Amino acid sequence: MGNVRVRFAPSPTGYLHIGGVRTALFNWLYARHHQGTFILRIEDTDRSRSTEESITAILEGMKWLGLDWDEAPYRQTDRLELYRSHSQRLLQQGIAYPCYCTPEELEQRRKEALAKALLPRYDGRCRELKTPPPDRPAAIRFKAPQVGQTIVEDLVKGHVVFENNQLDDLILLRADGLPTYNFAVVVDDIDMKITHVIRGDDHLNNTPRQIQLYQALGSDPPRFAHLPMILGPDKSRLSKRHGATSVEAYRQMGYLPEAVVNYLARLGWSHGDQEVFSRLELIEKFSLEPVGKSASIFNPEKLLWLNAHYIKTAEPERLGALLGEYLTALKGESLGQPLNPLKLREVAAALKERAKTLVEMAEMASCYFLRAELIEIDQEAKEKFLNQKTRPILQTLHEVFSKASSLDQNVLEPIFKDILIRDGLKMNQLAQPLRVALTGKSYSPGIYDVLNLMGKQKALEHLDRAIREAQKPAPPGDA
RNA sequence: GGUCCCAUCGUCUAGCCUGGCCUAGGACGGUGCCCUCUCAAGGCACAAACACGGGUUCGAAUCCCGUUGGGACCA
Repeated sequence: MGNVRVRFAPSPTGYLHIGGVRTALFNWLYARHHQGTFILRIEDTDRSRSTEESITAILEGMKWLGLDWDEAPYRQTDRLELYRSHSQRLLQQGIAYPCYCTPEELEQRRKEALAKALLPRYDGRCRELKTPPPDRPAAIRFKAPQVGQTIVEDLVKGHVVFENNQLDDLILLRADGLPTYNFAVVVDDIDMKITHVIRGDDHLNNTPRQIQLYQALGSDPPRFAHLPMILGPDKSRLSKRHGATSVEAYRQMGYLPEAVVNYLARLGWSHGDQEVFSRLELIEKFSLEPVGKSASIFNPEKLLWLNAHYIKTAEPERLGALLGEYLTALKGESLGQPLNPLKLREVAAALKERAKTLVEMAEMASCYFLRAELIEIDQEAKEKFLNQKTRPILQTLHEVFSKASSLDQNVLEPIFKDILIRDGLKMNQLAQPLRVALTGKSYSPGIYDVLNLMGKQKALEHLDRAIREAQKPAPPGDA
């Protein structure tokens, strides 16, 4: 049962895509569940589209998500000799043949076939070439079986039958010496002793050709598992126009890696009614049998819910450190002195119930760290709670606070009570103006928590400013 | 166009293989109520689906055929 070897094989032609991460995750979980080996292989033979930045982005994304690999990333461009020697071998065995048709000729014939409404397949004209070869470089083409069937026994899709007469002779090695996708994949998977190929079902149609290549190369094919695609809300393949699709974007928006992992694991896979899984639980419970066959639509709101859940339950130390990072990213220059880790932790603990992302948390946290003048006051909140009517309350509070020994709840509670009775106010008539004065927003943690976190000096500073704002007449015109 | 795949609430899904326990369960989102110094969180409740048509069967979401719709690959 051991010896499971799986791989994730991205093309480095862009950032690490959410769909790619799901494939990577399922491979990783399968490997970890079976105590197998997870291999990362960079499929960079398309040199015009592959970039180093993209490779870096992929590796960084994998690390952030905790999808660690067991064998150093392989790169196909380091392995060209291997593809060459295998194709030569097939050539010598008569399983492949040189093809002298140029890409232009092939394109021309394809167009003609399309025009006559015929299948745009290779016509096999170089298969039994008798005339001496033209004086130009040859591609190497596979002599595919023309009768019978090739059957894929897929772990997800089941028994899938392909008629061999539908499959034409595919190119193994181009005239420039670079392997084609299908050939390189098979050579690598054989060489790396891959036991299970877990990939998107957009590759299901490639699979019969690949199985034929395994047979030609004298190897048993691995088990295949084709995962359904992830679609956008319009049911087309998830892409940039549907919004953020790179892991890096989610990181920047303040998502936790475990939320992304949990969300993606539940997309196409399930374990009864369970929604929340720790990393260890996923490893323990993951298997291919419950993987569904149908495509799923990416639902950002559920991901957001999971993110909120993981923020709520995160370790305070970690949350404080993360809050520091996002605060710095957001307000860097205005922060002044270095952030106090202890205070970050306390603020994070107070905000974790209501921040759905770390960016939201950083925004809500800024009033505890920045100078009062730098805090933007929500316009609507200001009109409602910082005006001529509420100004006396704010002034009373300013007076009271400056005389108070501390702003702890047990000190403040009786004082607030007296004010409420004396002025005939309800708690929210006191708390709301104060809240807006302190945080610039009409929502925040409990008012005693805010005061406690902010401290006397900063609270007075915010109140000063709020009183000044409350004196200003409402801006004319638009409202 | 050809080939292949897929089809349960708006969305993710359980159930389907091994028909009856399904007046179809859970979750996100939505709505309402409770809690409450605000917003959240939390608690409770409600609305919401077996694509359609034929079979098979005493009985079908579950098995079979077809239709429709969607997707992927060939590009």
